[in-house]
Amino acid sequence: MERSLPESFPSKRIRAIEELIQGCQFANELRSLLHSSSGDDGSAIDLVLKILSSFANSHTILNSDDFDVGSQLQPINTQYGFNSDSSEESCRSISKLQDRRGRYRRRMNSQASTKDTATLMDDGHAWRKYGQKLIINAKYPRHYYRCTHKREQGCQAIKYVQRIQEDPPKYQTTSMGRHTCTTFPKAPEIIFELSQSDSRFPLISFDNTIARKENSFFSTFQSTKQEHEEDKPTNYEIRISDYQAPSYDYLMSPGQTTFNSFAYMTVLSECDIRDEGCDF
DNA sequence: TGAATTTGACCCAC
DNA sequence: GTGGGTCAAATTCA
Repeated sequence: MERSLPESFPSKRIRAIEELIQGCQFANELRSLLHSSSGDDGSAIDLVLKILSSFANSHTILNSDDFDVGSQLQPINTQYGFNSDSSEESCRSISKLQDRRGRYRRRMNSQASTKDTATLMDDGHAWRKYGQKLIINAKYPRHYYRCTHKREQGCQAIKYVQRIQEDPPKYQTTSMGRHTCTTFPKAPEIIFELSQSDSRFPLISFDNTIARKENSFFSTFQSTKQEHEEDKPTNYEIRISDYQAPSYDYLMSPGQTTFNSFAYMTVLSECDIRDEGCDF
């Protein structure tokens, strides 16, 4: 049985809990990285577990005054656990505590990043649309997406996509929150062709079986649930022939006219692209 | 039939 | 009070 926060729960406290949740998720990410990289860095993993324990302690203290979470939270050392298997569950427990059905929390957009692109492009993650809204003084509606893995993995990543220009088409994508999910989807088949509209920019089509709906220019952008978690590639090296993802089109830079015939390519995550200043 | 999308209502920051 | 972000029931799709 889930508990929810009382109406009177102070918003600052809720924010503090949110921060704890995020920190908790980051620590879990770090733990996963440590596990996958060195494989035997016990002291570093111990440190991560201590961090997780601090989050748990802070959370309990925050709740101790006017909200009895004792019935839900067990004693710190057992509830949040000092073993690697239970730490992710610990974060989820905290998330559940502040997840409130029928009541949403508006995010601060201080960490939002906005990109204007000529095409709608895949960032490698699975998104689920949760809303659409007409915006004042905007010609086109804004589309709201959250990570498909929000529920099962508590991933907080969301993005808003809005067409801002008709001809040439221009889309504005605002991303908020980091992906804390561990799922990396497969890529689609790649069909390489010249763009009819501009031969200087070869068009790469990521084709698959997802039908494009008529009268919906966002249809090719909407992701469907990805269910290939167990065989996700490492180091983002993805075999093209195995790629299965929604259909997207990309434009290549002028001069880049052919693919290496090897059926491998390295795909940069959105973060990598941003870090390297690559601007689509 | 389960999952994704649509859409109207609700809620909150400004 | 208003605009925009989110929720969730209804609808659509595969």
